Amino acid sequence: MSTFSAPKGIPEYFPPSSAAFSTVRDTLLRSAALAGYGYIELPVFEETALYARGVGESTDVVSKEMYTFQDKGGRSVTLRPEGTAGVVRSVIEHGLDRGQLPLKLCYAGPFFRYERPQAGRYRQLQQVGVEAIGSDDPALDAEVVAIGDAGYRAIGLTGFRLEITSLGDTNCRPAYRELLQEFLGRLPLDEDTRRRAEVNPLRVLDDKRPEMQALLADAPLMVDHLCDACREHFDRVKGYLVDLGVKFTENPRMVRGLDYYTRTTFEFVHDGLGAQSGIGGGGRYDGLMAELGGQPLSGIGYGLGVDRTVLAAEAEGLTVGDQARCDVFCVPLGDAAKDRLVAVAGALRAAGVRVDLAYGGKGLKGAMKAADRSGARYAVVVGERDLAEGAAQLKELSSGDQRPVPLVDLVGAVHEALALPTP
RNA sequence: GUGGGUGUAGCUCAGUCGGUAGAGCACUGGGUUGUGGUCCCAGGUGUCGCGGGUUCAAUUCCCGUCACUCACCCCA
Repeated sequence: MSTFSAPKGIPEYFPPSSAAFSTVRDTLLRSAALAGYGYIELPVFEETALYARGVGESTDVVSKEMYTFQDKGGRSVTLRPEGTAGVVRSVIEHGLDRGQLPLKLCYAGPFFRYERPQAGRYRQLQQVGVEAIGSDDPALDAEVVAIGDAGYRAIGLTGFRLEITSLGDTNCRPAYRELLQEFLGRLPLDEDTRRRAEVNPLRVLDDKRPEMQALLADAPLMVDHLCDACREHFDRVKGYLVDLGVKFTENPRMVRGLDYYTRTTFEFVHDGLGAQSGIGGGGRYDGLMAELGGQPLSGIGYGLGVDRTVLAAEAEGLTVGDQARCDVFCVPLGDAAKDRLVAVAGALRAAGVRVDLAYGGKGLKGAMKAADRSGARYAVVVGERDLAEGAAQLKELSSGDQRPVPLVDLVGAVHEALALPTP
């Protein structure tokens, strides 16, 4: 006999822990909405060439981590490994960049990378992202960073840090890249690292091995070789971050795995997670619109990992999301009471109250236990005796206080007891 | 792709120096003919990951395999 299991490396969220997941996602989205980012919902797969061109052939994401397959029409399609390329494609396709700029968009959903799973690394990962397209104003860079930071803080996280740097642009990065390659060429590198030095020399800089870090101590850094325009841009971004009260540290060796990044790049790092410590990251991509066939507009965005943010909240001991399934739990004693409470539950829900009821003819003890486990603040108990009097017993579960309420007034009484806004 | 660790009840795990297995949690009922969260009592489940080998006998020892997991790599 065989049973089914979820595909390898894919996390699933179900009650009660799913409350933390959805609350984290919604809170991160809310932070973006507060800055005027409009919601965009996009396909979870695109034609493969979009990622090859947009993200970069040389990246690990494209070269070995994509879920790529042929559809029945013989087209090569790929489950989205990240969000920016798809957003930019949609912006170009639908001419969203013809109106007021910057165009500000946010999204949430699953992304897919074929990697070996481990703590905090999944094959289906959930991100909340934003993209702001059509302005290279450094204040916009600061805004994007700040709403990411604000999103984490709204969840209650405090144990993370923000690292930023500038990767330069097409004006200054090629010269720096040569300088770095020249430097790396003089080092005794192993074969893998030497290959990386040729394909993407910047990535050699954040090698974790201590002996490599020692070798790289005197390596030239991009931030020391920025052109005047990039230098000024970076300085102004940092100035705005100070104005916004966002704390950050500079990490001149930070590297991003996607080729499109230019100038400002940043990462949110949490130390409570094990090896996969990045909970979110992003940056500028000033060449991407043109690369994908659109106007030569600049852009900046981020992707925040919902799964890892949930893990970070757990690591900090935070309780995120409403742990209660409902506000009121109905306990009927006998068939007549049950018939009445089924209707009462419907009326309460119509008034915006979350209600559950003891189904299946549970005994009183069992029904009260179910009420307790549901997390409800109140139980509504109705038996034959109450029915005869036209009353229900409204019991506050935390205190045990119970009082009779006329059945006809129950919706109003519950509404008042829960202090809900009047409809 | 490369290493290490672990597979026993729905969950978290104990255990058997080889004689087919247990505790807590959870669930259901009762103690309380109409009151939960504490307490007490009762109830049920396991192809001991899978396949092969050694043995009178394997969940235990050996080999293989698969799965999960952590780390490298890379990233959210």
